[in-house]
Amino acid sequence: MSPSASKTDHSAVEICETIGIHPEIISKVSTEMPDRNDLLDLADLFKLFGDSTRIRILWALSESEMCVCDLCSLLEMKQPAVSHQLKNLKQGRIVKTRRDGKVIYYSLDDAHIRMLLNMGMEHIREA
Amino acid sequence: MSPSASKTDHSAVEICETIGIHPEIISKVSTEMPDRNDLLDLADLFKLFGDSTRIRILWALSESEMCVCDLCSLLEMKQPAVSHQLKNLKQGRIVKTRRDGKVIYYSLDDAHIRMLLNMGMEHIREA
DNA sequence: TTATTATATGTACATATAAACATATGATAA
DNA sequence: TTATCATATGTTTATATGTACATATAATAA
Repeated sequence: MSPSASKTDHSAVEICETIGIHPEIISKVSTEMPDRNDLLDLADLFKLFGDSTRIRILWALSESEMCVCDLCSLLEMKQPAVSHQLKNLKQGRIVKTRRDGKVIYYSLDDAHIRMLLNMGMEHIREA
Repeated sequence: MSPSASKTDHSAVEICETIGIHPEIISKVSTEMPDRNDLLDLADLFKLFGDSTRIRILWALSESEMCVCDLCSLLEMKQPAVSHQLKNLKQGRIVKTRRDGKVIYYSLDDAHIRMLLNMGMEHIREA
């Protein structure tokens, strides 16, 4: 693949403030960008991963489904704090629930979530 | 740290506020949780993905390396705003840079980043 | 040197948000 | 019914953070 980086088309190279240095790259990338709404949703998804409490919850749930009580005990956090985060995670379709009497069990929504966790951890742990 | 309850020891099932409903699950998951610092780092990584400006930058860079000017033009944003976010992304080892004279080209740090973007988008786009 | 251009940075402000606290809801058993 | 337990939900407060603005730095050319 030759990305036609320097095609010596200096007539197209304008100043930075208006249209950028490489208009051909800009227009090519522009056509390949997802819809703005998809990118917003994607940012919202990752935002839910971007908090240490929620990450700990998610990692715990990647090991086993758990009820709110168990998560409170594991994370040594107050129940309302855990419930608030679980609500956020559920609204973002990152976790799902199953009810058994008074107890509500939380688990990861699908396989993507576990893969995201693992891939992120891989990145963290490499040099 | 020494819960001898391992089988169906219902005498170990206490009320929620103190030790949780399922102590055997808690202790098992507890031993499999990564170090607290790793989870903090992981949350910080995802936090960087959790903003629509940065997500747009990252997606653009997944298509092609780009200079700051080009990103400003593509995203229709002011240069200081873009530079601030690029600084965050670089500190988080999500992007890397290459200098050519006055121009600094940004690109994704490694393959993990692109995979995270793609997997997140897959999750967004499924029912 | 000075001028120009590309990028970086310091600061201020406005918004977003996580946790603490109190309280409400829903399910079950007596 | 009432009592109890597991979970959810308001509300407040303190902190985090994204952007705008002004300015600084770095590389190149004249």
